Amino acid sequence: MKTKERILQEALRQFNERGISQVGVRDIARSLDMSAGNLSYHFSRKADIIIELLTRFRKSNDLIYERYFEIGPSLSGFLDCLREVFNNQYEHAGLMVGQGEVQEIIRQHFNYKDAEHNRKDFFRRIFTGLRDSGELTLSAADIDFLISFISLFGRFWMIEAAVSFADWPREKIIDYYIGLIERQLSLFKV
Amino acid sequence: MKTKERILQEALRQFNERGISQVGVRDIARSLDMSAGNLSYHFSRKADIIIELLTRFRKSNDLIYERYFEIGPSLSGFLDCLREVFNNQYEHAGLMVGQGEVQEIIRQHFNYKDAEHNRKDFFRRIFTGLRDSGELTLSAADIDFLISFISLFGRFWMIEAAVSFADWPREKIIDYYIGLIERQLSLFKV
DNA sequence: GTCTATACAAGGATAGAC
DNA sequence: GTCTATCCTTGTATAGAC
Repeated sequence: MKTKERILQEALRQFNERGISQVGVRDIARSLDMSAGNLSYHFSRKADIIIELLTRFRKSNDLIYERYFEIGPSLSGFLDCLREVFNNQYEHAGLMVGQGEVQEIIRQHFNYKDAEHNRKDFFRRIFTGLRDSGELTLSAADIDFLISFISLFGRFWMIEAAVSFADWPREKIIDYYIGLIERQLSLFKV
Repeated sequence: MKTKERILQEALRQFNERGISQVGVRDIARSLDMSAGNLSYHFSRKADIIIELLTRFRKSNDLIYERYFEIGPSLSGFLDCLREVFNNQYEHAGLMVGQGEVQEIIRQHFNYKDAEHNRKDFFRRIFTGLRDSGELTLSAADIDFLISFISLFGRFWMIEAAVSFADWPREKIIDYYIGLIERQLSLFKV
């Protein structure tokens, strides 16, 4: 594998395990048997590693949502899609839990407004589809509410889980949060 | 004012303004026209400042909830109480938004399980009261769901707001989130 | 008890040899 | 592409003046 890939892989592994702030560039370099200077040849700043990991993570999430639209609207399909996204988030836990440090990087290197708008647009299309297909009864205000609900849940369930359910296995944690969202949506079932 | 109080006040001000990770002990000392060494006489570690701020913050939040119980259960009373808590959280935004760094301190210096259990217990008493008073129709599963819902919302709305609604005035932000919770609870109105 | 000055370690970043 | 050496910032600790 190319050195760059090995660095990314090892960095993500350690970020997930100990948290971004606890992992130094020297730690990553040492685990890969290379010098810190060499690592900085490939990624001149620690932030660059995080930026690359974030970019790939976002892309993989968008792909999951797009696949949902190809299949067509259904509540169970949406929950399956969400479960896939949650699993993907879980595999990038280090990036999501390290809010404080990561947020600053996102602010500087990504157009957050755009990304957020896209995400909310995804959800709007999904909920509108579920209304039109007749699976859910949703007023315009209900849709706005559900978008707000799921935006916040989808962004922070991992952080809560990392603290409150640290001893739960992954499957159980994801079941719990998907279950909450399922219950929320079921309040609007026809 | 005692030096210790001045340090806490200035630290919180800068944490709120720039985020915990961006504020060094030297920054705080400089703003107060004192040496870094003097600051470290009063608080030997940066974490000690955060611990003291967190302790006071928690105590003030608990007081707000306890006042609610003295008045007696009512949906509007609960929302007023929540608005007060949210305002208090807003005034301690730095502590809430800096998750990554703060979480490690909480893990080490507070009994998180206990605190969380207490908070969920607060909410259970509140929702049970609203059910018994006849304002809401809630099954046992509904109550569990609402506790999960409000635990996550109450913990993370500030972080989302700091990123997504950074340009909104405080009043508007809090109205938005209180409104979401109000809408959620209204789904269970008799 | 309060404060200044200073030293040290750890981590991110960079320059330059090979 | 890889390494060594070095710098700078930040948290932390302490000796010593008042």
